[in-house]
Amino acid sequence: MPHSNTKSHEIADILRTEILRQQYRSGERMPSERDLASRFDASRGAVREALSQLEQLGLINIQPGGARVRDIESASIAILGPLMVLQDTPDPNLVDQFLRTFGALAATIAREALEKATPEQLNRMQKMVVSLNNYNGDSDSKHAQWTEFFQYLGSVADNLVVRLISNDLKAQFVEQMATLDLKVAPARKKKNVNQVLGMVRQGLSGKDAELFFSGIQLYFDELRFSVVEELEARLGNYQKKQVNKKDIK
Amino acid sequence: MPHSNTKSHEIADILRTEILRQQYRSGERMPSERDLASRFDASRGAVREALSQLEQLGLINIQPGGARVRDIESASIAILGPLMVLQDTPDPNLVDQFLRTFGALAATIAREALEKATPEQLNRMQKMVVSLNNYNGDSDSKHAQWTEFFQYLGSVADNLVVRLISNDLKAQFVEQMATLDLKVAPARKKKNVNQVLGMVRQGLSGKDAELFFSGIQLYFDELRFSVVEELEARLGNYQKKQVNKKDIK
DNA sequence: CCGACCAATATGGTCCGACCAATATGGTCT
DNA sequence: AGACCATATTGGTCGGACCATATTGGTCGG
Repeated sequence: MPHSNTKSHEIADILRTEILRQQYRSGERMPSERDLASRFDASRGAVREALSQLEQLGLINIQPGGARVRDIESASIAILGPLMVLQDTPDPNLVDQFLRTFGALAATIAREALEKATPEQLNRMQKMVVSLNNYNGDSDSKHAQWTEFFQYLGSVADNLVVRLISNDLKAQFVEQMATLDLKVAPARKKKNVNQVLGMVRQGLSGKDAELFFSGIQLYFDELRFSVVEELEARLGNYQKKQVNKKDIK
Repeated sequence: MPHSNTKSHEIADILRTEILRQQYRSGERMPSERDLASRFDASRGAVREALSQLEQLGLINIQPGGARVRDIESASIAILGPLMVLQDTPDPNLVDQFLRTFGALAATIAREALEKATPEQLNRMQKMVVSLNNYNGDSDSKHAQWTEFFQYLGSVADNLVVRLISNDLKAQFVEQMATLDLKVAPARKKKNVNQVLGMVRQGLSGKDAELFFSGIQLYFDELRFSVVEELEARLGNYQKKQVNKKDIK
């Protein structure tokens, strides 16, 4: 829980949500610190700390004369979590992009892990995959096993960059995913699951990094398809919110 | 550019660097706000704003009783830029991880772009690749062409998640890469470059997302090999002159 | 009517001093 | 040695104040 119960964080949370909801036009000035202090019944110091956090998120530019709202596209990833939980049902398009990205990172980690793995580590990976192959438990435990597998791959690969990215990505999102969409995953065709497991197993046994890589990638593709499908069904409409912003900076 | 000349930002910069240099042991308390204010000849308010930024970066935990330094592994990606420029020559291992990650994201973008591309966009991509194939200019213009190509792919894919990540990754790093290591890229064997271009071209013409994907991936693998090789060579030379540099780990 | 110039105002940046609640510290007691 | 407690320390917040700069709005001259 990022909530620290401090007033400045509460103010930052509220303002962040308002900005993400586009309640302030991009480029326009935000209310002055004194006005905000008055609105939240707080001191200027507390408001300034809140604005300082928003600036760190890349949401606003603070300058003498007024703080201006930046384009969301130029913000930091740290806003992704809050952005996902704006609505009760996340935007399928955003979830699609998220899972593409997360899958790509996971596959990279897998490749790197396979390259660096010692024989002992390789052995443990294979055991974990075998455990995944056994259709023993419910979907929850299955998901837990996969998570454990990925965590182990991450520890073997030891890629700081991906770890840092994951810190921001997983934060508020994966949990929500777990509570919302886990039920969807097992609904996928068993054939595809077996294909994934086969590629992963063969990739491991043969130390074929490319095959292993493709297997993990396929896993996330399958997950992505099912999750997005389910989300769109929940939203009930086939509206594809294509935000037509085609600007090259 | 990110420098705002404000005192709180200066303080934050200094403290951030000190934390990244491990001058404060993880888990230990930082100096009190009053002490820091005294040290920087600033007010508590300015120091608090600085600490608030560091907290947003995931570098410290602020609690009544004292602010504690967190483990760097649990920080935000936003520290990657500052982390790379700590030494004049970046850590090759970190650069390797960075290029792995960046390449994975670029390849994903490429795949997504190819999936979503309209015939016109596809046509333009092919033209850009043809332009890349012509060995007309120096390495700088070559790099600029590749950058332009990736930017276009990004605009076609329109993946907000990757865009946000790139904001944090590119920030202070790519520039440094460009100034430091660009000369390395063309030194790679021409055969590999041709192979990359061939895969990209065929992937585009045949709308083969996997081939296109692999081509981009290969491009970054080649780039990674050459850059890391060069960096390690430089470090080898550098260590001959300065021996008093003792790093952690 | 319009543009350039200028003064009044608003805003952020910083500082000081103060108070409170939560935490950490160090000593005491068992 | 461990549990317990009083005190000092620390962060969280407040209010007021001053400065330099940016914005605003009006004035003046063309």
